[in-house]
Amino acid sequence: MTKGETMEFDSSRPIWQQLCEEFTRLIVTGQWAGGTKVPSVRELALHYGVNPNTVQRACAELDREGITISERTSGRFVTHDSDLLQQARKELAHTTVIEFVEKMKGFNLNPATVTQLIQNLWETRSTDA
Amino acid sequence: MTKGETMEFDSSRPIWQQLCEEFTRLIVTGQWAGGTKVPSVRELALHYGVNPNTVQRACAELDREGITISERTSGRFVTHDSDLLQQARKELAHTTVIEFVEKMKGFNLNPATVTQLIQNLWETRSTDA
Amino acid sequence: MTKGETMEFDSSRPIWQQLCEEFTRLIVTGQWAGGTKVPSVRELALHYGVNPNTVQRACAELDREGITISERTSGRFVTHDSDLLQQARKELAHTTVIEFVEKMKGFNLNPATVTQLIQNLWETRSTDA
Amino acid sequence: MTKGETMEFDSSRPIWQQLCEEFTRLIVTGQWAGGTKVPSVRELALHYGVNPNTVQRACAELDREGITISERTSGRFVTHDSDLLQQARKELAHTTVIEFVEKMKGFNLNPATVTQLIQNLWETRSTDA
DNA sequence: GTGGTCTAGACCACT
DNA sequence: GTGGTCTAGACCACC
Repeated sequence: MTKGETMEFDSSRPIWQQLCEEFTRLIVTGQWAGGTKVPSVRELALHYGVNPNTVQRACAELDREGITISERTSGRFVTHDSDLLQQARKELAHTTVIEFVEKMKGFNLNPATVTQLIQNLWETRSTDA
Repeated sequence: MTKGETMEFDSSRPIWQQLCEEFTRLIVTGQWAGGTKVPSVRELALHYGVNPNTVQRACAELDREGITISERTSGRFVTHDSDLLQQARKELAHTTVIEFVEKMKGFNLNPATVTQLIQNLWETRSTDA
Repeated sequence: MTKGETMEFDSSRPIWQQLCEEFTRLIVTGQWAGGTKVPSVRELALHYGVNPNTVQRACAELDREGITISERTSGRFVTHDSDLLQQARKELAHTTVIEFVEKMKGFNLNPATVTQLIQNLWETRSTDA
Repeated sequence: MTKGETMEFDSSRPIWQQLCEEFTRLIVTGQWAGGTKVPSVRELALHYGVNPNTVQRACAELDREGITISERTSGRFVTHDSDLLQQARKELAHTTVIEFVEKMKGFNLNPATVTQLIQNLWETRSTDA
């Protein structure tokens, strides 16, 4: 359980879908590492302040995608299949980049400028940290 | 008034602050063009489903920053000062890029890959649109 | 009638006294010049939003001091006696300076600094104007 | 809370602005010393006979200027930054002197006379006190 | 108890 | 109609 604050849900979309994205995010960013155990449905439901059924539905979706595997007795685990994780990561990155590009277009910035900005900020904050 | 749906507010931060950001976004993206009249406090309050005082507070902040100018009787206007607008746009872009870079780092992507992704998506969606 | 806005009265002191000071101020600053006619009690009462009796009492006090002279048929006039006006001016200046000195002491400033400040501002604003 | 009587507000200007000036005055004159706790919003509201929100608005402005610092749970404190306090004091003194100079000009007095008056009164009242 | 936020509703000045 | 101000009263988070 890494987040201290309860998450904000967008009321216009199903909560289970948003949980799905949240869990995927935690997995592809390595906060839920490959092969490790996922918190129990009950724990997750408590933490996010939602009904266990809602969490269950999200987890089932992840199982369906193969990103997690539910083992009846010992719990649910993140897959070891690094290709699959890699793919999920790419998908999420793709979506994120699309959103970002749209925003940048809204600012009337061109790709070259944006690229330059990214280079600078990446360096700066890396050396800062 | 371009949005048909009411905005979602993050309950963890003051609404007036989020309105500030929203208005700034509308201005720097040119949806509220320089020199044009901003919707009245009452209209905005109605549209976003908040109290006029809350809108007023946000608008006062924009006034303070010089991005808008309030004329007592005729309404509130976006500044003509394009330098100021330019600066605000840069600030917002900067913040957006920082957020984006942090996300990409979370995905363990390197600048080159990200840049490549952006190039591809920018082209694709440009020809799409 | 030189002031466009109605005056603010300090509720802790009699209004007629405050009117007295106001009229004296107008006379010693030359806004009501020596020898000229003072507005009628009725006009003054209307302008300051007070009862004519209150204005009358203030005017009577000025008459008593000799600063104004009431001529039954033609109205009330500011005295021609420049010595008297000079004296009134000095009194008012004296009071004003006392208040000012107290404030400056509150700021922990010494006379030399204050004098210097005055010299600078006097020059500056004279050449500005 | 040093004043026993409630303050008089000039109805032509916002109360929160006048409170701002009052508080600044109390701070720069050392009645609210650097680093000490400022009375609570509720106390101030009670004392000045205004709504807590109005006091809050004034205090927020002082926070914004850095003259005070608000700590969520323990209260609001005057900054320790003596440079900032010094600067605020200079600003207020400057404004006060400008007002004074304008009045003196209205009395047709010259700088030399005014300076002389100040010297005399300063000495007199110092030995009095 | 502290500061902070938000709402509802009123009033004002200006045109 | 506009923006601006003020009040009254409520709620929250923090400790």
